[in-house]
Amino acid sequence: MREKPNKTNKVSLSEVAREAGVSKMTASRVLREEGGYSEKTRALVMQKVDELGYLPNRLATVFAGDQSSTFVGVSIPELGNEVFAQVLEGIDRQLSTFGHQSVLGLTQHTLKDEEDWIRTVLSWQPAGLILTGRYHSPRAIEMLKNAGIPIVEIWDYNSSPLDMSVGINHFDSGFDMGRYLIECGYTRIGYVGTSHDAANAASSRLDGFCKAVEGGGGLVQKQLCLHDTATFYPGFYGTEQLLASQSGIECIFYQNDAMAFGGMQYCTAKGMQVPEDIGIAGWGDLPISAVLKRRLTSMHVSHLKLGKIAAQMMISRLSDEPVEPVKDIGFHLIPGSTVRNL
Amino acid sequence: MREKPNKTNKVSLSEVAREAGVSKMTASRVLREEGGYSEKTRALVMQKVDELGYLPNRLATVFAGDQSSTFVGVSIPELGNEVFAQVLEGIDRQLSTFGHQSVLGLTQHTLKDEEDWIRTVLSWQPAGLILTGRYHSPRAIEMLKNAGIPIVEIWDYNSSPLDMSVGINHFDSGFDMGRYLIECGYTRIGYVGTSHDAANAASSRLDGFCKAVEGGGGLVQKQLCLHDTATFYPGFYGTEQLLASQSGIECIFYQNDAMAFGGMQYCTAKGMQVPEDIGIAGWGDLPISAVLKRRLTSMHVSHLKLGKIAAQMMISRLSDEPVEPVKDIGFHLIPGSTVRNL
DNA sequence: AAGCGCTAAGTTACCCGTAACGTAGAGCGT
DNA sequence: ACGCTCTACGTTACGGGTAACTTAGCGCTT
Repeated sequence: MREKPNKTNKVSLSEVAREAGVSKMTASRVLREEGGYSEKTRALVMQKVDELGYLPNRLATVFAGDQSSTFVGVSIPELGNEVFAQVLEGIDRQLSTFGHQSVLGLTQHTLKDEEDWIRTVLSWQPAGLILTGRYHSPRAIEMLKNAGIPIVEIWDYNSSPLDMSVGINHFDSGFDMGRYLIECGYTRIGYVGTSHDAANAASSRLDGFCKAVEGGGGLVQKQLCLHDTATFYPGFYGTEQLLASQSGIECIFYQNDAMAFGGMQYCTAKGMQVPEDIGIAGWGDLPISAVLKRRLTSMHVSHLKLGKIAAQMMISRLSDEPVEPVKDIGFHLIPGSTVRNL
Repeated sequence: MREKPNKTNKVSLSEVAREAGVSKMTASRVLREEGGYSEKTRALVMQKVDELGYLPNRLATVFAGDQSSTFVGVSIPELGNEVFAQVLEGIDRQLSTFGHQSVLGLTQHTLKDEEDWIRTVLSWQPAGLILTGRYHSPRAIEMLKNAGIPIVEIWDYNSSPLDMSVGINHFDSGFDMGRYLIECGYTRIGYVGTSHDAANAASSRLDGFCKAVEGGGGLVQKQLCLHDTATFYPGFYGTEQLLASQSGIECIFYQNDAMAFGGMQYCTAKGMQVPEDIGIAGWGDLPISAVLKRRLTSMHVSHLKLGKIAAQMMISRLSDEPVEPVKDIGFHLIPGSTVRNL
């Protein structure tokens, strides 16, 4: 089925028109059901379309009309993290319902990757962009402003977005978790996470967490696994390192649930009881966490909903409907049973 | 930052050329570093590019050159299933390394959705397509053949693909699991899955599974959760329904690990011991399964690798390098400890 | 001084649709 | 029979780049 790569072998509208014995314009009108043609002509054109297997070239359409495309660029840090996979699913389901397509960019939490991706995706004249995170490089911001297309920043709640934003306040969610652990009576508390840009939602959570814990008379010992992904195994080894370097840790808060699971496995493998000997708290409330006999103490966010709302904001803006530009979808604490209950 | 939507406010190459006092063609040559211009001219053009914030319009390039774009359409059934999220991550990482972008299509396991998505994405002149599954609607196949672009079918091993294919033999993987359970001494075996198209990898697994079990003197009782996703809760309720309608079930094989976790939770909640009272087997070997005290009996597939190889095949074909068109990446059984060990 | 080759440009045509405008012929009223 | 309106088309220009071709000007040879 491979054809010569040099010249297009695609069937064009002109060919359809020629075969049908009409002008390009008439064929175009028929295909767009614009009216201004007889039933006989319509049937003839459609017959040739079928016979030749004509597929419209949307590139040319966009090009002709000075329109933008139906693409929406979507940047997501990673998909190994279930949370972001769900956000993307929510976005794409909603976008595709309205005839848009997601152009994916995995930006790995780095502003440089994001900038490069933005440059590339903008060159395809997307209808809009959905970006994870509120921080962007200066050049990226410049390009985004010049692009003149709708932009939704998701994940971090952002009261002064470039254009629109939907997310949660990560600082607050960290703060609430910190306060909860203090209320549970913990004071010597560990944190295990990965080390990325400071311009990162997880960093905000940690900041909020530390503020609450230290404000409550506690102490946070941090263990950051450098250059690693926020998954199960780093949680395991990060916990090992934390407990080896620090004694007296009563409870550990993890960057996310996957890491918390890893940490919990380390603790139980070492004969520690959760929560009797050590408390474990995650973030994100993965659906799978309900499997465990003990429900993981965590923070719940509706990831799918987050994605859907982001896409809906995009679609509304593209349809020139009024849009509330900033939305906080909130979170709630799952007490679980992996921390000691007062 | 919203601008008038009617006329493009984008900076075009002509504007850059005019500002720089050269022709479009010269500016084009400078930007493509094609040579044939003086250093003075180059510097002048680049300065204006910077000043005006010019971003090339790749749509026009593709259009002009009868080339295909750098887009690669990627159809994935769903992202809620971690397995597919990982496949997509593998694909996109590899594609983006070589300057390509993924255009996502969530086709929800239905051929109709896939067909519609193929039609749309082909109209954007993609460089190639990566499709999950070996079954496509007749019209989809027709379009794919006419498109004249590289196509990689993934997930199902497929010895006579449309173009290229990488995956595993799902029938065999089901068969191996069936034989293993028979070897473990089970004969009254349940299956819990969802009901989709028969044209589905999970169906092949079930077929292979039944063949092995029935060939080994066992009996398979199926419980298909209609119109539901293959996740945790359907696994839970499917198990409830199966055990209510059938007695004497000794072991249950699930469509995937997530459903198996749901089933296991149901069983333990009802006071059954795993594997003493009932055996549980999943498929896919989710990383998270290592969290459980008992490793889930499952079937391991390297999802990330699958995606990477698919993308690599695409890239090689696009670079006119020779490509082995069919690849089986295999699987291996994780005995685990959720089935009775002989 | 004519001829040649080279560099650094410019010019033209084209890709595939669509907007805007032009027109032939039918139908109709007077 | 004339003008008018309306339908059903056709014609032209255009969008942002690029391939292919052309050209101006310079240095060098003979």
